Amino acid sequence: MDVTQALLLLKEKGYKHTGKREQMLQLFSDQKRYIAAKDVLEAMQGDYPGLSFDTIYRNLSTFVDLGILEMTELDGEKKFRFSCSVGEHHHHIICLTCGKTKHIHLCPMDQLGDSADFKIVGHKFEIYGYCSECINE
Amino acid sequence: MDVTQALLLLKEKGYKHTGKREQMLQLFSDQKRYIAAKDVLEAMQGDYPGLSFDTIYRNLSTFVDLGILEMTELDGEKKFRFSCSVGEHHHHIICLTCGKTKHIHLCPMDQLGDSADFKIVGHKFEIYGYCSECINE
DNA sequence: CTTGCTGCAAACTGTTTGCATCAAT
DNA sequence: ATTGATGCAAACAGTTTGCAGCAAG
Repeated sequence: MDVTQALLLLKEKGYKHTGKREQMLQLFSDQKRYIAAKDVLEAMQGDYPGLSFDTIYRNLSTFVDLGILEMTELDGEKKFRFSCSVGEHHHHIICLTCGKTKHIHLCPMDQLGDSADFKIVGHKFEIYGYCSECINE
Repeated sequence: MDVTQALLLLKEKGYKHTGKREQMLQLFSDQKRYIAAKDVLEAMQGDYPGLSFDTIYRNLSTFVDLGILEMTELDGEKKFRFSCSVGEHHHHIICLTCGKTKHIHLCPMDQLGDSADFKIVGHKFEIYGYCSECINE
C-alpha cells in the first residue's frame, strides 16, 4: 500500500485530504517499521509544531479501520505499534530497539491440527530481536 | 507448581506467609486459566472485603519474579493476565472468554532457521479461541 | 457553507509508587 | 522488635472522548 493509493482510498470513503494525514502515511511508507504513536508524533512535530496526540490517534485508528495500517502490541509493551499493512497472511521478526520488521512466511497454524475442545479464531506469532543496526549499543 | 511448594519458595526468599498470598496461589492452582488482576481481586473479595489492587499487583509481580506465575498480554488487550507457570517451554491456546488454556507442544521457532540480520531474543506464539464451555454464548 | 478535522481539556483504564500503619516472624 | 505486607491516595502512561472552532470539499 503506497501513499497515493491510501489517499485515494481515504477520498473514496469520504475522508478529507490533509497535510498531516499525508505525512503520516508517508512516514509509514518510508519506514518499514512498527512505530508507536509517540514516535509518529515526534517525527511530525518538525513540520507541525502544534500537532496533538489526539490527531495522531484518530488518524492511526482510521488507517487501521481502512486496512492501510496494521497494529500490534509487542509482548510486555503497554502501547500499540503501527506499520504498513500487506495483504497476505504473514508474521514478523521485530527489532526491539527501532521497530524494524522482517516478514516471516512460516505460519505455525499450518502445522497445527484442529483442536477438539477449542474453536480457534485467531493467533499471534511474533519474533523479537535486534536488527544489525541496533545490535551494537 | 502447587501451593505448598510455592509457599515454601516464598519463605525461602524471605517473603512472609499471609492468608491473601496463600489464597491467591490457591486460586491459580485451582483454575488453570489466564486471569486478569481485576478478576483475581473479585475472586478474593468474598474473603477479604477490603482487599486492594495494590496488594494484588504487588503479589502478582512477586510471584512472576519467583517464577511461580507467568504473565502475558492477549493480542489487543490492554491488560496483563497471569497463570501458573510450568517449567518447560510451551505455548497456549487461550479462551478469549474465560481465559482457560491448553498447552501446545509445537514451537514454531524449531522450524525457523537463523536469521542473518536479526539477533533473536524472544518470541510470542499464542492461539486465541473459545473453549467448549464458552462457545455457546 | 457544510462536513469532516483538529486542539484543548478532561476522562478513562490498567498499573505503579510513597507513605504511614499493621501484622508475621 | 524487626521487617515485610497492606491500604490509601496519588501519580503515571497510553489511549479515548466531548466540545467548539477551523479548514477542506
